[in-house]
Amino acid sequence: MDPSIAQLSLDHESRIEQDDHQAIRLWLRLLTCTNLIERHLRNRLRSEFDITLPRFDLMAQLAREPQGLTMGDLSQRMMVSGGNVSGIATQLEKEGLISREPVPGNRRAFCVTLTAAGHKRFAEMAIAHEGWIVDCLGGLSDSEYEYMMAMLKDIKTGVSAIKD
Amino acid sequence: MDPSIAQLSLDHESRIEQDDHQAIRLWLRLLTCTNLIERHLRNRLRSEFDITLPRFDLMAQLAREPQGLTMGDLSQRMMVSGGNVSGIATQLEKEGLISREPVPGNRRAFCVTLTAAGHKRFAEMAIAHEGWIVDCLGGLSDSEYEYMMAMLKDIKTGVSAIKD
DNA sequence: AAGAAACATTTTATGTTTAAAATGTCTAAT
DNA sequence: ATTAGACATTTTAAACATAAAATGTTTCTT
Repeated sequence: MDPSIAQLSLDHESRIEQDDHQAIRLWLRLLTCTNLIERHLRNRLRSEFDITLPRFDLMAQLAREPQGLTMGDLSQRMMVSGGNVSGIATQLEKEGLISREPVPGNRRAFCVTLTAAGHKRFAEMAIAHEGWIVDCLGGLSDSEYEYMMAMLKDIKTGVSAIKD
Repeated sequence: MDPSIAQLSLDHESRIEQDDHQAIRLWLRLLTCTNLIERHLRNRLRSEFDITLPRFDLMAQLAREPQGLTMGDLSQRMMVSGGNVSGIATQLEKEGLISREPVPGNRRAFCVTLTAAGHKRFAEMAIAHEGWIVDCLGGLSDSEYEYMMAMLKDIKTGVSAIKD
């Protein structure tokens, strides 16, 4: 038996195996970072504004679209289920931060908008929220930022292409 | 008024504002990538093994520690509350995948281990799980991988240093 | 020993999330 | 006109998550 063949074969195996572990390690680190930041933002929103992250996210979507969004639009943009949006919207409506009004030409849909109180409240929160994110991620140089954005874009594209 | 001073001041303002938006964009992209991958893994575990991600995570912790872990150990390693671990463990115990036994020298604690069925089941799942992660993140070159790991480590360290 | 404090876990109450069923509305083809 | 099917939303049931209270055990101090 030619030992060089066995050696090559082993190298191949170990390279594959190492690549696998690389991907796992990267995934775990990615997950840890995201969870740390998300937990930080969640805690801050809770302690300083007494609001949850999902409710803040819903308000953020509405703040970007002054003409309002339907429940289905919100579900899609927030990437959560419809039933979920329904529950969150019910809470925010009860607090007077959003309103749900019938759409003139479509009796199935509701148009959800921020109330005046909602706009005021969100403006305060958004400034603080941006600051917290800069605290977490603002330490990168321009080139580091560009590199990260490019890599994450590739990853996002690749993962989106995988069928479930 | 010296126009160069006004100009410098303006540049400074706009640079700061742009940096803020940079950090936000990076955060949103990071969040999207992590959520996409997590959702993919969750769907696969559900469809191919009929198990949830939290249950898989608990089994993964036990698979690494053949001698077993206490409930408190699991809570710490999984970074979730003790009450949560209690509920998940109850489910897995009911399915016969883990066992909770008293610790000889410590009547407060339980030693949680995988059962034989749990080991067998986890081994099957772990292989598939690694493959799915490689599908998502295995396309990076060695240098890209190193760069990402280093950046994420810095981010992780920075965020951990922020007090809540 | 006795009591205080720390520890390990479970229970309880509350809230978030999803999938699936239910309800009501609209459209289009007979 | 009717009805099948698509659409928009809400409701329901189950899993998961946290904080806080409850239970029982161990350790430390005196």
